[in-house]
Amino acid sequence: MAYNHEKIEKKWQRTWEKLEIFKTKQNSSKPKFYCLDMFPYPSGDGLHVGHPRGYIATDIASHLYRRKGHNVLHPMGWDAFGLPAENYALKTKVRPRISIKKNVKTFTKQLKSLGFSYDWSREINTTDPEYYKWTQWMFLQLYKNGLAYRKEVPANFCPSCKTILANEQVVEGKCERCDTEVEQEKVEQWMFKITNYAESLLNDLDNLDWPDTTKAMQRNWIGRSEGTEINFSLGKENKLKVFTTRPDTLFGCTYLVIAPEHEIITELKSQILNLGQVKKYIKDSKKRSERERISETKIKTGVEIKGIKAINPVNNREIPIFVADYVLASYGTGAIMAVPAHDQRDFEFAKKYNLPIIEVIKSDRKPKLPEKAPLTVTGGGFQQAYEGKGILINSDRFNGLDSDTAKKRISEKLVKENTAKDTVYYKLRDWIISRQRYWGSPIPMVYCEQCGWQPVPEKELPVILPEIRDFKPTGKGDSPLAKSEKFIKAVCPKCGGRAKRETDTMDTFVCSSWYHFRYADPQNEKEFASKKNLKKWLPVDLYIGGAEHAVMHLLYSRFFCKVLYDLKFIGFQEPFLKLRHQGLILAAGGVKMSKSKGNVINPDDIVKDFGADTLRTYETFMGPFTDAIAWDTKGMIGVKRFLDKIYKFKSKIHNSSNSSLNRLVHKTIKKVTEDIQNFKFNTAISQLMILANEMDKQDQIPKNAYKVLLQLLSPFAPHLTEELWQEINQKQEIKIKDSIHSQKWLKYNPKLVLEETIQLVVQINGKVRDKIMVNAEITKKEAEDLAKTQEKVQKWLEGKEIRQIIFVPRKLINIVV
RNA sequence: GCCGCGGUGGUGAAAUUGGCAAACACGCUGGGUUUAGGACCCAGUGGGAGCAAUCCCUUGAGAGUUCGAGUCUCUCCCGCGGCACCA
Repeated sequence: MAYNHEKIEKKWQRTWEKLEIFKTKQNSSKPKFYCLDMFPYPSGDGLHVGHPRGYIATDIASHLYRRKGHNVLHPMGWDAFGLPAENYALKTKVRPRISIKKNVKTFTKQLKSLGFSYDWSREINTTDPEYYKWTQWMFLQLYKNGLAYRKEVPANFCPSCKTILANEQVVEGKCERCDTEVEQEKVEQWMFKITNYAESLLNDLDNLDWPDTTKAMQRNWIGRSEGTEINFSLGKENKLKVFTTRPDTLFGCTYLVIAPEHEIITELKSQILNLGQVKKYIKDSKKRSERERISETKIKTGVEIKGIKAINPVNNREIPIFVADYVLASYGTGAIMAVPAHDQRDFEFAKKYNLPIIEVIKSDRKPKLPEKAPLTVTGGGFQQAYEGKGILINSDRFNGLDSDTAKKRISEKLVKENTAKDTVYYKLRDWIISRQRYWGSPIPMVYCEQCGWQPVPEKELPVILPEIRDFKPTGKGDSPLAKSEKFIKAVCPKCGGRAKRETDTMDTFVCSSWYHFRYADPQNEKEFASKKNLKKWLPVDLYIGGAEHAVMHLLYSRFFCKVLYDLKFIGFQEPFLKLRHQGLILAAGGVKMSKSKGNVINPDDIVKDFGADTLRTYETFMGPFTDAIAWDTKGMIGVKRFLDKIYKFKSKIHNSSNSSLNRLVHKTIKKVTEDIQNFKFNTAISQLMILANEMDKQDQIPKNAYKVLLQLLSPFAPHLTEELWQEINQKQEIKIKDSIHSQKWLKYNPKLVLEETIQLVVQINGKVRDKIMVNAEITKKEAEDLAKTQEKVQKWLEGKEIRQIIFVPRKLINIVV
């Protein structure tokens, strides 16, 4: 018979809340464990079955560590700024503050219905002025230390909506609202100098217990590359600096290419003979860039800058200079040395414009496939550049050297001659944090005609986000806030004169870059968190959330942490010591759950029909925690049967201690404890099922074994196990210490984990031929003798000579004949 | 193209890290029970041969190392995720 999950679950949720059993103890000498979920955006759709997968994992970990004697911080909050609320307001006229409030209420109710052990007294919301006051304060710290600055950068502009769009609002090169093709427009934006931290963001990854994939993504994103900056003389005084990772190919450099934005075009415009043509190309490429990026065909175009030549420093040859948009202004020096024989892009460009191709590297490996038509100085039948390493040719006195040695020698020579310098470049760009949106934290800056940009004094924070009615863009690329006269009007903090407030708001990722600090001290009015509390709780010991944040949130938070460390607010350089990503939960058939497909599973329905315990246990049992997995209601019924089975056991409990289950019980304690710590929840449940199946076979279940089963299952199914636990104990009034969730975590007896008698596998030449029951401590000699007496073994040994015997204690004996 | 992850029954998966492949669960088949069930109980369930004992084959493909490979090495194929004109 099924148990009444609705009644049981509500009852215990109320009791736990009344007892404040999961409230974090501030004054405790126990070691701390900070167990954190990535806080959700409270969307209008409510909780999705995918959300709890991660929350269940942190909840199980929190239960385990609490009961292993740790003081656990396990909080929840809301990342509630962001575009959806603003779009919703545009559509329905419901103000973001109102819709978000409603959504938070729904989310809270849903989370509470799952029985999570959060300390709700520490709940935070990024849209509360008490919270974003400190987001603004963070901005000011960055500004004061030269890490926040304003700069003109290209941004996405929709000519129809007349507004700047965030990257997320650009779908396949078009505006998500009106489908108009987006243009690149240069606009002044606030930026964070994350590039200052490229080196430590990269190096410190090594010591983090994070998924390799995530670390690899961050390394990739930061994109460190070592190379040489080489100065090419342009005759007279002028020089052009290029960056290359392949100085060994310098003899093969037959032209230079600069990005359209390169400043040398303006600097030397008087010398350029075809200035009109060059300017036209630059103008066209601006239009091209966005569309070209989308269309896969990357046709290389460019224009020679006539009237200026460069000198290749290794051989003093005069080479032409081109402007082409396949060279990016934002990477390296915005200029490259083109080596068409050994770079595919340069090769394509050279072919198109009929430029010389000089082969300088010969592959030193034998080709796997028949060799392609060889490269020649004159060009000809070959199709591809050879981009690998090899032996130098056509390189004067460097001929015969291998690429690596040549790299060093050539760069050494140039460094000595003062025409080059070894450097490191990163792909990482500074972080644009300005958003032309309403629903975000205001940027605490004012602009004074006399004094320029001035920070709002700290004591005037927060700059309150005003309530407005009209969320339509202004048409000038400003945030909707620009229409609020009252908001804009400000006093210059420096001269006291009239000033204008910044109307852009901050990227929501700024709000979520420091929230984990706030949980340590959520009500503090004087600091973002006190030094004492930061020291007590941070860094986060276990952090769980989606892999989609691998580079954005997780990189930004690391950046903030390093800044706050350098500014001496905190004493550690990494915010999240251990990180795991939950896998996606897909709809039946392995497709994404989506409203439009109508295949979304609502957790409320599952809780109502099967119970929170079933949902929690099923989501851990359905497969490996980090794998994407399809929802299967049938599979969940199996878990429900398992819980029902345990409920039924209560009629079979017996006081006498039957020891037949003893070894299995201890094995289960070991397996479940280790599995939880290793995020192998699915096999922890399997083991509990094995124990339950074994108990099911018994006529009477010893009380002690039953209590172990309940305790081990309690982090997964907290309500049912509490109910059954209290039925055994039959206390009139329940105190915190009586709860199953307050019981000390069980220890296993190492002696009882190993079986006394085991099945020894007998192999002949590696093939299993027999299995014999033996004492676990059997020696090699004994096992050999015993094996040889077996009929089946004898059959296989007949007339053969034994060459070798391999014995693995407790496992097998392999006779090689 | 580059980086990363993965490929095991009808399905989700497990395999003590080199030692019995398929635990646990779903589904299915047969039987029991029930007015009925998303109910419960029992038995079976990778493929092939055989009445059976038993034997052979099997972890994307192929090779290699080893007494022994799902696990390690190499080559290739396929799928997923991220980045992508980064010099």
